[in-house]
Amino acid sequence: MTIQLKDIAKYLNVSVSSVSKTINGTGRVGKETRERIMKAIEELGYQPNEVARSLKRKSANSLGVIVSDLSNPFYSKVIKGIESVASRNDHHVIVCNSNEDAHKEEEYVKLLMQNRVSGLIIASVGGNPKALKPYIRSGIPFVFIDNEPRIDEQYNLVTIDNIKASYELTQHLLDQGHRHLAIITGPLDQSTALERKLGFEKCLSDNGVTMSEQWVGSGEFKQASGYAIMKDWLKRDQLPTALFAANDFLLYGATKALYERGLRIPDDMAVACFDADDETGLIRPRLTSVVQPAYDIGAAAAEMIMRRKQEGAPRQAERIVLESSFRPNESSLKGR
Amino acid sequence: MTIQLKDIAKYLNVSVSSVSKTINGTGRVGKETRERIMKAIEELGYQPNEVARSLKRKSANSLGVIVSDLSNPFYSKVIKGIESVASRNDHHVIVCNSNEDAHKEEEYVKLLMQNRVSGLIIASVGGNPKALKPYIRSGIPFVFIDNEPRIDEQYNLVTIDNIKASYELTQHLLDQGHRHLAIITGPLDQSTALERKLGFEKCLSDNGVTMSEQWVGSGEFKQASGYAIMKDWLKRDQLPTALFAANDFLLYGATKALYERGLRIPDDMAVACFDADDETGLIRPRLTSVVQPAYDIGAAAAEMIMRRKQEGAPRQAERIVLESSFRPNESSLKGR
DNA sequence: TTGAAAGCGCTAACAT
DNA sequence: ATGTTAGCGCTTTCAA
Repeated sequence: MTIQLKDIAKYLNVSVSSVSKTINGTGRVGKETRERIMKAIEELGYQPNEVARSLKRKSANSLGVIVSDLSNPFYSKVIKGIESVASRNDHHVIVCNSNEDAHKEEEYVKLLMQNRVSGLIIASVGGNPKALKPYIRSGIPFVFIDNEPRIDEQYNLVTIDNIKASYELTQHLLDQGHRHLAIITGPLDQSTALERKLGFEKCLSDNGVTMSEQWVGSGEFKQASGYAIMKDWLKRDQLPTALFAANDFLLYGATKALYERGLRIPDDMAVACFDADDETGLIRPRLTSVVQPAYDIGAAAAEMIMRRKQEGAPRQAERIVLESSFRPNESSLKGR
Repeated sequence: MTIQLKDIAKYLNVSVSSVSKTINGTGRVGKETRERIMKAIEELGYQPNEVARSLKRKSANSLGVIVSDLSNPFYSKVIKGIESVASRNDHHVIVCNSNEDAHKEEEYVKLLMQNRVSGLIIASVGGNPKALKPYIRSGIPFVFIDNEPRIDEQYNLVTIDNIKASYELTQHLLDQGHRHLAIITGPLDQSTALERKLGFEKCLSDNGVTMSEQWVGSGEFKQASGYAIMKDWLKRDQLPTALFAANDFLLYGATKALYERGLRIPDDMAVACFDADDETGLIRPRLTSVVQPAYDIGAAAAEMIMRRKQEGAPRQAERIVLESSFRPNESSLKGR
């Protein structure tokens, strides 16, 4: 039997409330009793039951996180950022993996709400945005990261400026002399995928380069999609001279197809993408990429929740746009 | 105000217990009332309070996980495995990041215990193993992964056979003709670091090759350590012809030092390590590595907990040893 | 079949 | 300064 408040109260012939007070440092407790209580807690190895506390408090000291792919380094860094802020605020983090499955995502939102988390950070895959509305309305702070939900509801958001970053990346490709550009992006119902495509288009258009629809691919944000799309393109007579992939996985898939065909990078095709943050230092050629401040995104989202929790009053929806960094690398680019 | 059991009971003029029963599918409830209740639940959008349930049940439907580095792909895969099993069993996962800090690890163990998790999976950094004993005794199932704790207590464990895998890797190096081998391993108070070193030593000894202490390095399982150690070695007159790194981070750090010095792999030094599982397909040279079944380790650990929870009776400690896979790659090896 | 009521372990308002 | 007690929202025994 695990020991609880009343046990240590009985043990010392004091009231449970005195014990509770000394534990929480609230209310008045005589110095001497306080000390006896402290000692007894230590001796008996008392561990407060956080579940009971949460029930009383009507909020668990926890943050819920839903990401679409737990093994994606981008998201692990996001979570690391969240965890760090949460820990500093005596909260813990419940991590859920939707696996790009909108239905699972919904299930998890429900689960987290039922567990009365203090807030919820979600990289939505946006299958059925309306489904989230009732939850958002419930008052528990929601913070979206990465993707914007397609709803009219007010929502908090932490992201980067995808259009701008994409524009910049594309411009760099053009500056290298490339005129035949291809893009492989993610699901177009996800704002990241769409916006990266938009930035690409806009840049081409601003530079008077025509974008040919035949070189626009869209799939899931996964290797398999990048691979399949490039595999398909390789059947054609001509190839673009440069590829823009909307995330690193898509690029890895595409390069796999290229390599299998015996083509080389950047000689046969230059490449650039989002999210390729080489931790190993061994990726060759070195990649040109837009890198998001993943850790900071997570930290900012968590802080947003902590702030709202403290303030109590559910004020207006916030929107934080962080700076991404552009890392050009000649070895993956080589102009035309 | 969020709606609760008694609200829907009042709404229908039935008792809370009837509502509770239909929700849980326990006890007898008339078919008609059941249906009315179901309908009302739907209509009013009732969300059961899991905190209250957990309090009553005396156990939260959650698994606690403590890893030493959340952004290490090995651990994200472990967590993914845990999450998958947990989700299938209607549990959620609380993720904690000890950051290789034994003190933080202890804090988190306490936190998770206080939150009455159903079980706890921990990649211990093993700073102060005795500190965990009281918790292990508490009855909540503990499962260690990766590192074995240095305690006499009974504990559950899921790992690979590090000595054997290490032996195999070393043998391969020898088979390529290498005779001057160096090893960089992790903190020797961690069983993984120690065992990988032991397998290395044993293999050399079995092959009549002498291991020179001067080529044995030990640091944290981080890039910085690998870098620092190799940097130091580079000051010497001679270098080994092959390097064995006890994990991928150590290797990346070491190669960084080698590259800075203008040395090449495998020409100037062959390399091999644990945990280098290239998801990108772009790492060059392709690495020779022992790869652990990270996802399966997580899944097995989670299943162990679920099993114990179901059975109730805390039976004897279990130990599961999974198979690692050895992935040789000529391009990082080239014999002498 | 249905309902009343006793807790789960804790906090906080209130009384002493 | 200390103690008593009414809940937090739910499950579950026990009676009706």
